[in-house]
Order: sequence, then C-alpha cells, then structure tokens
Amino acid sequence: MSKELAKTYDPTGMEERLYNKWLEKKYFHAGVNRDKKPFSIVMPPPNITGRLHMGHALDNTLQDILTRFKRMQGYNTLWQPGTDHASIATEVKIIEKLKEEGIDKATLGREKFLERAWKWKDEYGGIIVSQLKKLGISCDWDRERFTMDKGCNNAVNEVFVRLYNKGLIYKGNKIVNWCPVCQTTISDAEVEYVEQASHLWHIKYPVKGEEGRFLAFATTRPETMLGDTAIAVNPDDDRYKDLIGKTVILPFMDRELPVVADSYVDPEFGTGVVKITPGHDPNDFMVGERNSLPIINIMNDDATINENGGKFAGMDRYVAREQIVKELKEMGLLIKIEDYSHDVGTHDRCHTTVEPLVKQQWFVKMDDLIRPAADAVRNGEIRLIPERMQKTYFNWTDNIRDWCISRQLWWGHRIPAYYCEECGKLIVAKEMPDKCPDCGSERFTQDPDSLDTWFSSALWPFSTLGWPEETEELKYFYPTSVLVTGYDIIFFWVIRMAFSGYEHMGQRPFDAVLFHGLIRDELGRKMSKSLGNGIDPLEIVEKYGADALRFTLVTGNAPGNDMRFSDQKIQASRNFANKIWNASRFILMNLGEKTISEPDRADLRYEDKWILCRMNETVKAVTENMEKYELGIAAQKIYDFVWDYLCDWYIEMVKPRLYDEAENESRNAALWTLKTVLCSALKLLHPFMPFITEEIYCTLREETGDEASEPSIMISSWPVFDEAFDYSGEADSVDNIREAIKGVRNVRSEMNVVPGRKADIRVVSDDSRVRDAFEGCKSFFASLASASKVIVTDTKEGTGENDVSVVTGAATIFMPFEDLVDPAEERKRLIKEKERLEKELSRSNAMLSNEKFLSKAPEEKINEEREKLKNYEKMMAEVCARLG
RNA sequence: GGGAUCUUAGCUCAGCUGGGAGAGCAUCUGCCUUACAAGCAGAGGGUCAUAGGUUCGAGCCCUAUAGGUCCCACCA
Repeated sequence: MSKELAKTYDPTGMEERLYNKWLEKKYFHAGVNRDKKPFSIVMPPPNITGRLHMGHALDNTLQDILTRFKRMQGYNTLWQPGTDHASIATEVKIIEKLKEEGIDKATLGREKFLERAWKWKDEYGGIIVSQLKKLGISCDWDRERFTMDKGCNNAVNEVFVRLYNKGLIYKGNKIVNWCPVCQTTISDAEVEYVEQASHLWHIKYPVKGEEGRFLAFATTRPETMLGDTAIAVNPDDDRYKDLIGKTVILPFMDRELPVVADSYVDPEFGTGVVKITPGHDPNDFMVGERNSLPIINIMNDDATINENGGKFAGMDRYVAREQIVKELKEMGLLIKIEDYSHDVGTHDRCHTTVEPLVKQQWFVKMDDLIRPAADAVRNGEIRLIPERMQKTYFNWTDNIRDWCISRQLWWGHRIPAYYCEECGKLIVAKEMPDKCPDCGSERFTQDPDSLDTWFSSALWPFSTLGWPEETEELKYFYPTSVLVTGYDIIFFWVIRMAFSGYEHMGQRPFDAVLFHGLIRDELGRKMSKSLGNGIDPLEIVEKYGADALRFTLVTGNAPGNDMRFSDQKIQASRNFANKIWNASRFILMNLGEKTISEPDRADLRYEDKWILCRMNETVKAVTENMEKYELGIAAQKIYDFVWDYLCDWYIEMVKPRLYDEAENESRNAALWTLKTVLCSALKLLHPFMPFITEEIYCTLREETGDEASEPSIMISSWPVFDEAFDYSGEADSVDNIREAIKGVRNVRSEMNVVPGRKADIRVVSDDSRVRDAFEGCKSFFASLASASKVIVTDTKEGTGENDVSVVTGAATIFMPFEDLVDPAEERKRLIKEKERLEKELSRSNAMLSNEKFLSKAPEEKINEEREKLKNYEKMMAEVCARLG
C-alpha cells in the first residue's frame, strides 16, 4: 500500500499546497521566448467590487483548461490577469459606504473622494483575486494589471487623443440616457428594457383660432408635455392635412405648438397624432432636428421638474404626472385612460427608469470604426464560437450608434480635455497644456467627466501588453489566441475590443472568441441576489474541491449554452475524482518498490494492446476536441475512458496476472501498461482537474523513482498519438471477448445464478483468430466470466445436450447447465433471443433487398450489412438448434 | 415587430460532416469480489415536440405549427 495516498479522495489542504508550489516554481509565468509558439489569453477583468460567482468560476475554468492544454502542448502560454475599476459600480459602493459614515459625496470633494476610492480598492480590490486562486487557475499573476493603473491610463489618454485628432471623438449636444439616481449618462448598451404595466393617456389640445376644435393624441408620459414644442402628423394623413402649419395651444404653458408633418408618425396608431418633446424622447429629438424645433429641458438631474415646468416646478416626475393628469381632467382635456403595457428603459445597475434628455457629452463616432470589426467576423478572421453568435454580433455592428463615453462620475479615467480659463479654448492632450495657444493663459480646467468603464476595457488586449510602447510582449503575444467570455457581454466588450484592436493595432485582438452561457440554479433560474438562489463557488470548492467544481462546469455542456448547476452533478464529478484516486492507489500499490522497465513488445498481451490502443485513440480524439474548443465533449471522453475502459475493464482484466507471482514477465508488462496508461490519462485530465492529477502524478514519480519525467504534470508534455500503440486488430479481438463476457454475465444474471457459482465454459468458433484471442485472454476471461475452466475449440463436440449457450458474433459460449441452474429459464431465454433475432433478420433482409439501397448506399455500408445478416443467420441457426 | 435558441429515457443534458438512439442521476435485481459502497455486475425505460418535405436512409437537412427561454427594436 502506498504511503502517500489516503484511502479516499480528500482535496482538503491538497489544493492550496499544490497551488503554492506552482506559484513558487513560477510555472505560470510567461516571458517572451522566440523559440516557442505563443499562446495568449487576456482574462476578462473581474470588477474590484465583485465577489466570485459561478460565472467567474466557469469563465476562468475554461481559460485555465485552454491555457494548461496549450502549455503542455509546448506553447509559450501567457494568461494575462487583471481587475477592472468598474467605474460606476465602485462609485456607487463608495457612496454607500460614505453615507453610512454620514458623509456626502459632494461635500467631501473630488480629491478626497478619489483618495477614499483608492483606499477602498487597496482594501477590497484583491478579494476577488484571492478567490480566483482557489480555482487553481494558472494565469501569470506577476503580470497582474488594473484597468486604471498607470499603463492603462496612459493607453486610455493616448487613444482618446488619437481618436479626437482624427475627428472620431467629438463633443455633442445630443439626447442621451440619463440615470436620475446615479446622476450620470449611460450608454445605450447599459439600458435594459423592462416590460411595465402602465397607461396610455388620451389627451387633446385646443387648436388655435378654431373654436371648439381639438387635436387628440395618446401618450405614455403625460408629464413630458411641459416640454412639448410641436405636434406631428403624417404628411399623407388626409385627416390632418389642413392643420399642418397651424398651431395648437399647450395647456398650462400657453405655448403655441406648430403642427408639423413627419413621416415618423404612423397614421394607423392611435389617432395618428403625436406630441413632440424633443428634450425628452429620442424619436421626438429626431423629429425636432428635421423640423428645427426648439428643445426644452423640463427636468433637473434628479428627474424633478425644473423651472421650465411652470407651476409644476420642483415636483418629482411621477408626482407631476399625476397632478397634470388630474388637472387635465378638470379642464376637460383628458379623453380617457387605457391600460397599456410597454417596455421602459432602465439603468442596468440600479434599475431606475432612465430619463432621456439632451446634454452635452463626449461621443465616439462609430460608423467608420466598426467596419473592420464587422468585416473581420464576416470573413472569418475572428472566429466566434458557437457560430450563431455572429447574428448577435452583426445585429449590433449593423445598427451601431455613436457611443456616449462621458460619465458624470469621479471614479474612472478622467477625460483628457482641458479648457482655458481665460478664453475657454478646448485642448485635448495627454497632459495638461502649459500655455493656451490662443490667449497665452497658463490656467486650465480639466473636463470634470470621466470615461465609460468599457473605454479602458476595450483596450485590454493590448494595453496590458504595454501599448502604446512597442514592447517585446506586444509584438510576441498580440494578437491574443482566444477570448473566453459570456455571450451577454458581446456588445459591451467584445465588439469594442474588436474595433479598438483594428484601429490602434491594425490587427484583430484575438483569433477566436469562445462564448459560454449562464450558470443557472437547479430549477433553471438565473442566479441572483434578490432570489437568494446563488451558489457560492467557494463553498463548493470547500466541500468538494476545485477539481470537482471545474469538471462539473465543463462536462456535458456545449459552447454558448446555459447550464443548470446541481448538487447531483457536483457529486458525480467528485465521485469521478475518487475513482481516479482509487485506481491510482491500486496501481501504486501494485507497482510497489519494484522497478518497471519497458517490456518487450512480445510480452504485451491482448488486453495490454487493447488498452494501449484505446488510450491512443482517446488521446487523438480528446486533442482534436480540445483544439476545436469542444471542451465538454473532451471531458466526457476522458471520463468514459478512465471509468469504463481503464477501471471497469483493464484493471479487472489484469488482476489475475498481478496476483500470480509466477507470471513475472507478464506482470511487468501489465504494470508498465498500467503506469503508462494512467500517466497519459492523468495528463489528458490535468487541464480539467489540475490538483488531483498533479498529486497523483507526483506521487507516481516519487514512488517509482522516475527521474526522466517532469517534476510537475503541468509542465509535462501533452500525450500524442503513437503509431506503435495502434493495435487495432488485437483491440477488436478483445472487444469481442468483452461482448462474450457481457453475454455470460447477462445470462447468469437473468438465470439468477449466485455470484460465487462458477461454470465450465466452452468457447466454440470456427475462426482460428477468434480462438487464438480467447486462448490469449483465457486468464481474464475466466475470472470475468466466472469460469471454473475455459476450453476453446472449433467443434461443438463435447457440449452437453442442455448446455446454456451465449451466441455472439464471434463465438458461441457453452456452459453446462447444471453448473448454472434451471432448464425452463434457459428455454425462456432462448425463445426471447429467437424473437429478437427474427426482428433483426427481417430488418436486415428488407434492407438488402431494397434495390435503391443497394444502388445508392456506399459499398462499405452494404458489406457491413451483409456481414451482419450472416451473423444473424448463424446465431439464429444456433438458437434454433438449441431449442430443438 | 425582428432575430436566436431549445423541445431526445422519470430528471438534467450529450449526440461532430445524415448510415442501426447515449451519459449522469433516479428506479428495479443481485453483490461489503483483498483500488473504490463516492463502489461492482445486470435490467427496465425513448413513434428524438407536432405535421409535411428532401433522401436508398433523417434526432441531425428544408418548410410550417405549437410551447419554453433569451436578445434586439424609436411605434407615441
């Protein structure tokens, strides 16, 4: 018994010990090495405000699997980690904290606020990083970056200045999404539309100069009427043609509103009349632009009505709404109120209803920038996995609007724009200018706004490699190999990195994007704080180990698909870990102190060749799957190989040889095969389950004193397909024998033969190769088929009249029935077998008499079918003979 | 309104370019066999959502329908 491995698998303590070892040895560190091919991934930087959740666990597990795989394949792998300053999320957190202390953000002041923010970052920003480490991820922590560190800030300023100088960043007075709670603008991507039950208010305004005539329309937001500057109708709508050019009177404000014609108005909807509020509705804003309408802003930043709202000034927008409706009713201008359900834009962070309003903000002009990014996906330069994500991608690139990048926040990259305090001249520069070129003043004020968080994230693939400096790393590792992220982040991040890469590097930022889905709870619900159904990955790691968690997250899941997380799944993974643990324990125990030398090929038995061959095939298949990012399939194949082939069959096959002291050469061959196969399996599994595989690998190395192998599995070489192990002939023979064993077991089980009871087995086949195989596999065949004796022969002579038979394609197995039991049971079984064969025969005959099949199907298929038919006929004859 | 995706065993899901339906869990039967009961052996269970079509052959390709999920969109 090995001293090193405990009886059952227990990850406690092991994972941390190994992780520290890897860190100490600097296995994760990647430097430039021109002799090796690079493989690089940038980690989607988690927010410093975040706590590790299942999404992070999945995202990082996938990246780690790819990184470890490629590292073992001999690539020089860089996995670049870092964290995101998460401008608005962090600012909100800090404001909250200040509030607890009774401090107001505004009175604290910008400078002091930022001090607090940095302090907060130092204190809490590292939590998520330490949590990530528990997953065993092998990113290069020596290169850890932060989206607001000096280098990133430099890159941000550089990009801003460049884009500004090219005219791609501009300051504009446009309608933007305003969050009244966060008091900042947000981009279109940050607006989340939520269906809300509301009303449609039907209102009418009196037409000027035409006593008793009104213009009726419907609105979902009556309070915005205070900012109305026109009424619009469709130019082709006969009902209102005569009114175009006239005016109506806006109640409360006594403002005259022109009736304008605009094709935006759908004559079919409602009354075919729309009130136009350019200051508070994106559509109305456009109508306003086309018709040169004035813009009236009726709201303060906190969404209360401002002085432009007349007597409603000071009221909250919803209070004003009620008041206005009430008064309209009293004035007889309210026609009716209908129930109405529609999508309302909310802020994705705080879920406040967004207020569209016109503000002067900074924008990135997208039309030209987006083109190379869209083309790259279109022509396959950037591969999206799964491919269907292209639709989502194009949906955005094809309908792109300018990106509002300024935020009225303090925590973030401050916009590198400066205003001369004397003449007001705007200068965009990386540093505050010395002197105003216009007036010579030396006093400047920096633009108070900061940039959208995603502005810095968009540069992540190259800013982390030192850009704008032309560093060796940048030249070597860029473009990165693959980006791994959730599909929910395509708009925010993937697309913005894509166009930034082309714009600033002249190249794609990554060759491929591997998308994963969301982790849902057992019932398929999204994990959320409000539902309280979140599963903490750290608790899972604590209880079952990181390996089990990682395996659970990838197995049985296809790219881009959501998955449900359940206790059953994690237990299944843990059980798998335990299985490997015990198989390894068994192998180590048998290896003992003996030295194992590579056996002479002649000493390898059928079963050795079988497992080596199947191993070889698994290596090939798994490698192919990994290269195609089919990690779930790869994991499944390793699982099947280890459990089914290695544990359930090979180890059982080999036991008789191991326990037989006389079989010296054969014993050595078996042990060598066990060790070889285990080692390869561990390597295949290592990217998925890094800890347990390392633990076993190292123990194996120490116990067997194998100095030739690497001191750690993570820097060992990935297994490759080996022609020498391609024993497909022997392997197929062993599969035949496995079928025979299964058949015998089946019969015994159906006949309720007690497990300890053995029977003499006579294997009859007229194929000498089959007989040779049975002969060569006699020892394990006997033990696995519970035989007291095995006779392999080409004749039925010697079989008893009432022997129980098992008919397989390759051979017929006879067991004296008194060795087993009950003749009636046997007859029943044979009748059932006959029925089955009849069905198969008719199916096969039908197929082979189908002329179309014969003429159109490929030759091999037809031959295959003929073979089958022959077998069935043989088996049928056999069964009939036995039935008498 | 547009689009994506899903519908396969009781449950959760795999199923690559079309060639006789798979896994895990659950269920039933028998086993504490000296690696593992977190295990071993065996069994039952599916007209692959529905209706058409293409094909010698469809879970897979095409069309339509139903239901679920999600994304996008300026209908007041």
